[in-house]
Amino acid sequence: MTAFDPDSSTPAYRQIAAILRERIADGTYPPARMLPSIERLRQEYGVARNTARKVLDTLVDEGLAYTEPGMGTYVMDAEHERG
Amino acid sequence: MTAFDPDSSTPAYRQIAAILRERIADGTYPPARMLPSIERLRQEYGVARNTARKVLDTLVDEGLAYTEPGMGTYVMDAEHERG
DNA sequence: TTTCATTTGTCCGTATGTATT
DNA sequence: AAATACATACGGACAAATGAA
Repeated sequence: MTAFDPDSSTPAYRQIAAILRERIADGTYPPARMLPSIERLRQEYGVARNTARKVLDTLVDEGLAYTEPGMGTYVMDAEHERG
Repeated sequence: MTAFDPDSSTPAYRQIAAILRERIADGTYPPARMLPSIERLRQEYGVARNTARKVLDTLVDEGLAYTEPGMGTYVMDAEHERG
């Protein structure tokens, strides 16, 4: 289990991304499940919008999630797999 | 030749990224050449630091460039090719 | 060693636009 | 129309890395 520590030398956005990555891997967030929104992450971890944003961007860049504008960011699934 | 138009519906960071992408492709910026710094892009296109930043991030994400912290962002070359 | 300038890294706050429900 | 959620962009601040003087 990974915990968030705002005083760690590891950047906040990487810590939070690691936590979500872990939950995707263990099935807490299964494929096609919507991940916490930017606003939700902001509230939960006390970070700025831009920081929460970067968390989701990171996961999308890694191919672990995809974004539907106006909808949310979801765990990657077979229907959205990218080549 | 692509020009930058701040009033275009195409986001500024994408327009500028397209310009740099073009210059990488045509050899204006050859492999291992340092790309314009964030500050340089800011001055040249009149955009905010974060916007200029996103331009370089985009090219790095695409594998067209790589960053050396404290040094600059360079055009991808054989020595830095990623698998 | 120290200092300085340059450049990237992270983070905050705010504003506005676009898309979907 | 309203609520939710992402997209873009501005501004500012401070830290860390590097290289040069």
